[in-house]
Amino acid sequence: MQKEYAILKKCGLSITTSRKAILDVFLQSSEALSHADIERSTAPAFDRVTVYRTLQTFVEYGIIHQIPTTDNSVLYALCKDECAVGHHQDEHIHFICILCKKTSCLEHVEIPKVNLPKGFEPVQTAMVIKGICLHCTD
Amino acid sequence: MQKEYAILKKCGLSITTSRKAILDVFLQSSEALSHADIERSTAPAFDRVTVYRTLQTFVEYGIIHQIPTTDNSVLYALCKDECAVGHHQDEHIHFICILCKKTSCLEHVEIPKVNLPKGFEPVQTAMVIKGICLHCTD
DNA sequence: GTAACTGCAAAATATTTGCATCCTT
DNA sequence: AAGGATGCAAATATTTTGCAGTTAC
Repeated sequence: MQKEYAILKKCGLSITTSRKAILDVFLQSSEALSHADIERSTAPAFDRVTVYRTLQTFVEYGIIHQIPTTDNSVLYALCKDECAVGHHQDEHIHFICILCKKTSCLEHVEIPKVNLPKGFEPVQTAMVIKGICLHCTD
Repeated sequence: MQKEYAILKKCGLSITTSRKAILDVFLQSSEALSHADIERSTAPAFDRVTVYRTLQTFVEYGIIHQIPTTDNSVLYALCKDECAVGHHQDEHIHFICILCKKTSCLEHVEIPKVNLPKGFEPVQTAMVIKGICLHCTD
């Protein structure tokens, strides 16, 4: 699997076992992941602190982005190629299924522009929709 | 101040010192508040546990709603009158100012409808915009 | 008077920091 | 070899739970 290698290389990050493994978890997953998910998904497990630091680094370098939630948790998902250090292009909709609880990125649905009142200048927009996902509407 | 009284009464909740005080904090504030904000804003301070439980009750009864954030925190803000038990009508935009860090509800800006891919059924939509607010664009 | 609410203590969870060691380049 | 990354230990911070005493109705 060379994709992890390419991504880390591109960012100028050193290629380490934990970074490759954690990145691999994201590449394998179609849904957004929490810190706990990631801790659980690697074998052997990495130190909790390493997971924290790795996720933080990935966010900084635009490899993953954070998804806002209303419970006290943060979810992470892979960014698309256009993301870079300090510049996240994650203006897509996040969908949280109320049945299967999975959160996924709807990459291809654009966020509509809204007319803000005079004086407000938007910089980044996030949209989170709760509902029933593709796999649960049978 | 009788407004707190009316709100609690309407929900069938008992009128207690802490509930009135915490509700008052929300009524006085134009921005969204965190658990820590509330703990700080009442004098004398209530037990941390009481604040947790009060916020939870208020959310359940539709008095306040939660605002999703990308850091590990949850913000709360007052709901409008249409909210009730199990039914939040908080489909308005939340604005986080990147300068003054304050989060506020843009009550009068409606969230545009989006066309989801076939199979996805929306139930609730949240929209959070980061940018520069009214007071910081001088 | 009874049911519900609060505060305290403590447990369980989650996050951060410092430092010595190990790995990548 | 040098700088950065990891793992361990421990400090902090956050959230939850149980229970006894208190308050609202």
